Amino acid sequence: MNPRVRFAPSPTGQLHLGGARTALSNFLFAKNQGGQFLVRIEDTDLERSKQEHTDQICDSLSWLGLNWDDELVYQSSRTDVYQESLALLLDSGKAYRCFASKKELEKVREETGSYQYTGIWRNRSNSEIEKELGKGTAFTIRLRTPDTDNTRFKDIIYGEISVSNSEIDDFIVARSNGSPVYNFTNVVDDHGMGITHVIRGDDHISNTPKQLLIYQALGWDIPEFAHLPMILGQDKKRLSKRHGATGVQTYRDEGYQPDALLNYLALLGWNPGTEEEILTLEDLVKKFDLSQVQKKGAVFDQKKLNWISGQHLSMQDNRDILSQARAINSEWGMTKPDDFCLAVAELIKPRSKSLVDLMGQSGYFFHDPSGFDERDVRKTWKHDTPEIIESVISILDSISGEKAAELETSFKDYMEANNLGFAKVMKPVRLALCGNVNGPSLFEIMSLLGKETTLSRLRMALNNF
RNA sequence: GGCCCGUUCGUCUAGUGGUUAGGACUCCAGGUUUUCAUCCUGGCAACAGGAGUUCGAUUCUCCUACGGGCUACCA
Repeated sequence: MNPRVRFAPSPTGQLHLGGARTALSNFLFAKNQGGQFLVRIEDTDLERSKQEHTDQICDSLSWLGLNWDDELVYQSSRTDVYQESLALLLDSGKAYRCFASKKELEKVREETGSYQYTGIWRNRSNSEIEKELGKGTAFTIRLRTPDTDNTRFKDIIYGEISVSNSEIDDFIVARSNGSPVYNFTNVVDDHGMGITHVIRGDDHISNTPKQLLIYQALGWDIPEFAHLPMILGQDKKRLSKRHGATGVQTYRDEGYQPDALLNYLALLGWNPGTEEEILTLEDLVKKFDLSQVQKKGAVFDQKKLNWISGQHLSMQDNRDILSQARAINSEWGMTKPDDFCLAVAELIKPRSKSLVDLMGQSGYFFHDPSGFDERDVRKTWKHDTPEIIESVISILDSISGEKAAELETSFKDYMEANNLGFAKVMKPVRLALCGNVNGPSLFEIMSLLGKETTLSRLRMALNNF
């Protein structure tokens, strides 16, 4: 049987890293097993659910390359199905109406000092129920849960988990306004969608026994479960807005790309069993194994993400880099031909952590430097520098070619002949050309910039300093 | 409070009843480089604590501590 899994976000915000990791695990498992990956929008909380969030989540998933099979399933469109199942439970006596008001329940809680429902309406006579129904009293529907034995399941990641049924009270499956609650819709939909493996965050471990009881009450087959550990912030608490950037969208805007982000996320709590760390989505699909996932939460480490991102970027095709960079900033490099931009990408990518980083480092290729740092100027522009720059200008003037290797030869000849150190010459040249004192090979830069621009910037520096 | 779960370098992790407890990121040092980054080499750094089982436990069991999650007419 081919597995069917689902990612079930609630559209109350953009897709965050934790959600992305859950989606990724589902995707990897499905594709690894030749199964299907579905997406269900859990929008039963009308207050907080917004279509724009759904759109944003789907955008993020698509951008990541986590494409889902079949149509999106919206819980809000399945109210009939829930009502049917609810009726089934009521008819079979597996669930019952509870007419206790919130106030009443609060009082009981205070008296017993426990949150557990005491079963006030568990065993009422038909006439009592009819009477309340006749009065039009609002009621919730509660599952009639067993008092004895344990409810247990074997989690693919955590192994055997068991909870005493005495710990589980007759919990609500439908609110007094008739709407079903999460634990219920979740089960009904997973069953209805033919989900074989429920892969979700471990914050749902405690919900699972309740859901198991619902499956049993409805007489349905129980899927397998795999609970993924949480992604944590530096403080070891579950990653949240408090920790800063947590949205996939933000990472996209900052120039991180899908393969890098996915690679890092996959490595949070899992490893391929080898010492390889740089993996494409395709690699991940091939190697992913749920049962090897770590049980403990993993702290999100921006530094390692940066490293992984840099590794991916270094290996990335320049054309791809150019188009991805323009997806972030459509203006980038538009003043120059594409070939020029590709050469820039080639030069800058090994020293970049993200596309934004790459674009930020490449400014001087596209426009003359401005706003020279006072300290850099003081440190590199000495009293005899103008003389050197004059010589450099005349050398460049006399050379016909613009190849980096030729330039290098000419410079070296000049420096040797005049007994000048490399730094003595190159540092001010770099300052004049780039506006700062570090970057890739100057010969490559001069070659790319071309003689005209190079000379004009050198002359400009001569006038300015 | 109750219940469930977890605990190997700062972080992500590998690993075994007997290992010099391995790798990666970060950090530090050296090398390469005109510079910075990359890259290469080297270094710092961990089995939460206590019992028990055992000839021997980081590894198995229990307890404690710490951390996390759930405990809603949220999802």
